[in-house]
Amino acid sequence: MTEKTTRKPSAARIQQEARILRAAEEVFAQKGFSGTSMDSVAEAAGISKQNMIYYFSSKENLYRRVLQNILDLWLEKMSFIEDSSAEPAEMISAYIRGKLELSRDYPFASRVFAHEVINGAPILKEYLISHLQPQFERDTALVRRWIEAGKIDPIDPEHLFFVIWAGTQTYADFAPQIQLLLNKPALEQSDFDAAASFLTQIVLRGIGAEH
Amino acid sequence: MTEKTTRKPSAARIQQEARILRAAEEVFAQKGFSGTSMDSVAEAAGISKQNMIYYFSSKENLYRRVLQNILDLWLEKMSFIEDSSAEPAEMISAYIRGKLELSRDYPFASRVFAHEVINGAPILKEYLISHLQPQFERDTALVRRWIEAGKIDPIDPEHLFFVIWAGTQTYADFAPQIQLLLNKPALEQSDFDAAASFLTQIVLRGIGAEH
DNA sequence: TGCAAGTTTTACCAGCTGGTAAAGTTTCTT
DNA sequence: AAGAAACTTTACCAGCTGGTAAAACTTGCA
Repeated sequence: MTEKTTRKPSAARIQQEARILRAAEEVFAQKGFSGTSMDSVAEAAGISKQNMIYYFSSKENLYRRVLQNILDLWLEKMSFIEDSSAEPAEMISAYIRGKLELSRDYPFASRVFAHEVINGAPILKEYLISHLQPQFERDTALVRRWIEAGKIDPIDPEHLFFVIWAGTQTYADFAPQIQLLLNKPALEQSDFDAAASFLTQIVLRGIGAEH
Repeated sequence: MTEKTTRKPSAARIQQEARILRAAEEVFAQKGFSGTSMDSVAEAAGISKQNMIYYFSSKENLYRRVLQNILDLWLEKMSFIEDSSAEPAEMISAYIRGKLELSRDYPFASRVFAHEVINGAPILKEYLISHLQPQFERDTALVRRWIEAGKIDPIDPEHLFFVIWAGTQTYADFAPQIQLLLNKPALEQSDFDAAASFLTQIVLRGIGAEH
């Protein structure tokens, strides 16, 4: 039974698509959706615009794929649950460290996401509802169990996550401002380490999770 | 001695300019600089594009003015110093409350600023260096004095501000995501109150500033 | 080898972009 | 009332936008 609609994509095609997606992520991160032209993405990928359109038939199509890659990556790496037997302190510090590593290693992805959400998440909305929301509810439920078990103080689980997200994402999204105020041409590993230890300390002490 | 270059701007002109600036702020917040067309701003302001160009001769011009208004407002309201005799706990909680009020009352301004910084602050850079940086250095210096006086634990003053900024700004910039996860059509006063008390508690306990 | 599928290039376009030029209209001042 | 200054409208445009159509080239495989 040979398939007609869906052929196996060749290795070359996969490689070319990945190349385009990487370029698109960078340009979208810097200019947002409306500010990004197909031409500029193609140039960044080193191919002609028309050839790129062969791989991604429309701009919105391309943008969707970029967003989906980002969210897949994040949700995969940011599962709070997994080892739910671990103690709050180590789980939270691992979570913070993990999110900061994402900001460090995928700053473009973070900015594309930021652009999208600031603009009201017109395209991401469905995906957020179907994928992020359930995970968020599992994670906040776990935090509530911690509270009931007396492992941490009675705090608002939702806002706990909002602050952790904001405090980690800022090192990707607002990097230009932070660099400027730290008088550095770029954020270094030591800055991420300082951010991680500061944030972890603040949060753990703030919710009474130390010791 | 009558002036030729600078005439007194009429009340009508000031009003019209303000009207345009308000509209521009909203559109820039939603679409970013490149994604915003002069036409769409004019439409939002209820006048013709050509007439708007009479008041703001170019798009960049208009954008600069919007940014400047925002920064002026923020720096004016966000001086950490002023009453430097106050105790750390009350100063920090007032600061957090003030910044959250800005997020609540001027969400568009916050988003325009976010767009600009994410894009590398190409236009804001000079202004940040000349206005934000000095204030930042005064504020971090004050925090260092608190540490030396034993009023708070020895923490990293820079990262303290980064976290406070991120944790307050997120309620403007990422409002769509937060609304979605809270299952609310819009953020209410109670949400800002919850955010304020959570953030304040976390930060004050985190740096040992309570009591 | 042949030839079909996959890929790249060339040519093109309608619509929107920021901006100019200038004519027309209203408002202010004397 | 009249003239000037301030304001608004009409007409226009060159360049860029996302996207289409199709010709030309390359590759994998019978």
